[in-house]
Amino acid sequence: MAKEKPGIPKGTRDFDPLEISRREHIFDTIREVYRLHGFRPIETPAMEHLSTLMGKYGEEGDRLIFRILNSGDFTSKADDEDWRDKNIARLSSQLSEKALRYDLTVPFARYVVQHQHNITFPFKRYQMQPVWRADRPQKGRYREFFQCDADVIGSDSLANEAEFIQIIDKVFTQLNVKVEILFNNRKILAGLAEHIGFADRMQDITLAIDKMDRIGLDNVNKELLERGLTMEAVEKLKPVLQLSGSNAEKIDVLTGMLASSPVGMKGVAEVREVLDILSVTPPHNLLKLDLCLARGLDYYTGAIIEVKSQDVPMGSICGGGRYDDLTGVFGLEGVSGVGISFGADRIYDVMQALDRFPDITGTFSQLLAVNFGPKERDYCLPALENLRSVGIQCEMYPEPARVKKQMQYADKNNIPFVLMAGEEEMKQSLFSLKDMRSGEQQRLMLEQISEILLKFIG
RNA sequence: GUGGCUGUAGCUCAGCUGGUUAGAGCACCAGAUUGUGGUUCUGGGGGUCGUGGGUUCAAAUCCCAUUAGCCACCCCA
Repeated sequence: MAKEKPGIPKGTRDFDPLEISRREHIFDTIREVYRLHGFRPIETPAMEHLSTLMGKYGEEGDRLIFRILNSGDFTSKADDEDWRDKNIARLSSQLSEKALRYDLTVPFARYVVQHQHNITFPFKRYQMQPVWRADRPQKGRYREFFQCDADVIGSDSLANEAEFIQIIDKVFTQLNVKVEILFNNRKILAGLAEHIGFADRMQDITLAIDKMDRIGLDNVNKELLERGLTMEAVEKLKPVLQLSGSNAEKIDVLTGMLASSPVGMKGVAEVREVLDILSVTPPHNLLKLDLCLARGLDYYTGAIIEVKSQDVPMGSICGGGRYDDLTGVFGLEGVSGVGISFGADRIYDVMQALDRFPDITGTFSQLLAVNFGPKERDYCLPALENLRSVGIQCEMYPEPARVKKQMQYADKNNIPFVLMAGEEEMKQSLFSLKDMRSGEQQRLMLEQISEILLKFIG
């Protein structure tokens, strides 16, 4: 019988202990900052009702949702005609009622509406869980990846927007990754669409200008024309796309340009206020008003934020924005929310490229006791329990293998200290402690060993 | 969904225009070193060359199909 070849679906990955420790470094940093700002954790199921997710992410999004085939005799529920005609669109909704979540924001909106009576608004929640997209994988794109979201729902205050920018700044500063925080406002984009006489074509306009940094002005203009704008409108938009200078200068230009558009002016005022609030606690990273920033997700209505590495081309490593009525479709009107999402997997790739991960020596085990036999083992085991009681991670090699082999085990597992006790040590009620990094070894009392290890942990 | 590239040992790859028993580095195992790792030296195991078919006296090598992975577009974390 042929052996089955081991493998996992494309776009998914296994993580070894080294990778896990690095990923946890990222998760811990983000979680810590969220908690410092008063956010509370929730979790939601990996799967949602298909209807909860459909239609929330645009046409492209619907296509990328992973559907779960119904269990049991699902074929009998399908319409015979649709089956015969191979009407995939209709059949799929009959064969599948559940889907893997596509992001954490929509499930959160569902959660808020479903649990509204137990929630105190404004509700600040964070959530760090995997999401799935049936995208074709490539560099920095996976089919299963982690998002680390935080949202404030039930508050219109622009202080929230400012706080999120501050959080982003803090997280990347702590991770030692230089970033560019780009922000914009959908209301400004709406105002611009009005300004050039195509208020109803905002979607087309934003999708095109969002590509500015990738395909350049000429191609953006070409695409705008293809999407049905007039030459005159494109010309009118051009100076905005090329607008450079400081955030304040851009705001000045916009104030003049959008004077006749109430929506546009609202957007400009919002941007100004966010910057005002932030001036009290200025970010360390670059904060740039980018009028070409649009973001694809349908539900954003106000501020939009996107973060890119300054050193590694990786696309967006964090994104977010304000959505005024995401809970509306689930039956709770008039509740505005704003939030961000860190893409942990891409942040990992950026940090990997920059070699910014801390050394993992001692992460999983700080001390290995060499096993010389039953008598020596029994001499060491209480000592290990003693070390564990003060928080030192330690282990005994499970069998009396050759010392060489046990030392190799310590070395390969990045265990910084080895404990040895044979006849001599036992006679003196001591232990030999070897520092694997320096190779030095000395006979010590358990208390001294405990001290050295605690000092190592810091 | 569209396009391009690649499948040879556990990993990274070499193998020229088809020609005997398919190689290297790393990793793994053993020994030099029976209370000492990481360095060094010596030896060893491991591949039906992704799969199926075709061309040929002869295929890892050429052709077709299929499958898997990677990269780009679209879109996004």
